[in-house]
Amino acid sequence: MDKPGIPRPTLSRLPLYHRFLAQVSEAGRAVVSSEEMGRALNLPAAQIRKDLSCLAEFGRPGVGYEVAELLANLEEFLGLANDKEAVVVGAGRLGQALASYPGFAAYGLRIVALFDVDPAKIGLEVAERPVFALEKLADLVGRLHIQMGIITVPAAAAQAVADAMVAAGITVIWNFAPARVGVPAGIWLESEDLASHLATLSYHIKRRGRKA
Amino acid sequence: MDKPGIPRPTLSRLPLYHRFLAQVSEAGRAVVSSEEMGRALNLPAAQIRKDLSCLAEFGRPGVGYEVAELLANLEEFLGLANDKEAVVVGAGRLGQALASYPGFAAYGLRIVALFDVDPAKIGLEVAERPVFALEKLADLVGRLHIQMGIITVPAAAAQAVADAMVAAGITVIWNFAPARVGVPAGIWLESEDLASHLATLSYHIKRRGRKA
DNA sequence: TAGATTGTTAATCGATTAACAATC
DNA sequence: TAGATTGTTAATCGATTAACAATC
Repeated sequence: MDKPGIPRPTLSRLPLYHRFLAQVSEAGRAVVSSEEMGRALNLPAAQIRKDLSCLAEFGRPGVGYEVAELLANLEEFLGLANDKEAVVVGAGRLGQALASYPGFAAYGLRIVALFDVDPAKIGLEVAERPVFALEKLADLVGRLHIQMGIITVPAAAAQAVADAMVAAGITVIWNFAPARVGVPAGIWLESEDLASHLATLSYHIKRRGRKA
Repeated sequence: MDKPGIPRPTLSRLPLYHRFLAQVSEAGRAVVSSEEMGRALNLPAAQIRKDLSCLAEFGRPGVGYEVAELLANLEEFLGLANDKEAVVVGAGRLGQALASYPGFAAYGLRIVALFDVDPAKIGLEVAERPVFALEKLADLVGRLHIQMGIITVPAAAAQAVADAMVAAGITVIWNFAPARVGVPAGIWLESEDLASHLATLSYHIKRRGRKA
């Protein structure tokens, strides 16, 4: 269930194309070539053509891609127009920042509630979303058929939260905790893992040597 | 200057090994095998051995890896023990969340100041760090030899901020803005791009079909 | 038509995995 | 020694890139 046919690297580039096309569309352009997209996104034109051919054949040889058509198809393919509802578990600073971020709406994502175990946080409102006790997770997820769970708890609690999400019926998890979490087959997990990225950056700072 | 010899996928896994070894060390274990690490991290043992052999030869055939030694070497290799100083540009919710996150200290990262263009934010304190006017960026970065810049501004401002960071002498940039930014050769850029990950998650929600 | 650009095939590249001799 | 596990070589896999016939 994990191999959908579309290669992961390709899938991860589609949002870039979508974003670029939205800008180009905004600017009133009707047609773009893979060459031009490549220059703007710093990717080889051949890769872009290959990626786009995973969806369908859109382009017209000798002309390029029709912006509106390609944009609409990417939006459809990625499911961006569909309404998606998510809960955030962990109402700390990061959880609050995500719950308050207005940009998610453009992707069809609505965060409907936060959960926490801290009695001081339960009952609060964050950007007009309620903060509930973690025990209420299964009930709310089940009643509202929530599809996505966002984990913003400390590392030590991450696995237990993921397990609770899966048990509640969530099938897509976005994990921000600095911990490796395991999920059963059939559950899609994407981890941000800032700590790992930070370690990578640390390596590159070391390689640069100290400026001075 | 971008190809250091170590493959990017390998580099991105090293922090996982480091984290696992820190846990194992905490638990008092003296030796681990690649097999055991692989089970814990859900990676093939052969891949772990290959990755680790990029650093040096640590393991003892028939025995395994000495936890303390490997941990120390990873820490050294990734430069985690070195002090690193960063500035955050964009003192919104995400910028504040990052500036307040206590976990970065374990990676040697200290955020020394935030910057913003909003007069209402300039002069505030976030987790005991000052918020300065963006114009002051070059001065502070130059005087303190800041190595890392963290971008948490809206997409439209990201490129200008990156340019200002580079001009100020920053060589490693961690970008959280949902925009592709370009940097000159010699500058290391790592982008979180939550929006792209969200688009990927959206695709998988669509594929699951609505639960109901 | 001539010029441009696609979609796709084939060649290249690099990473993952399996297997095993070397070593403790 | 016998059993275990490494480091590395070779085989496999999959993605990127280059080239080009097909098409507008």
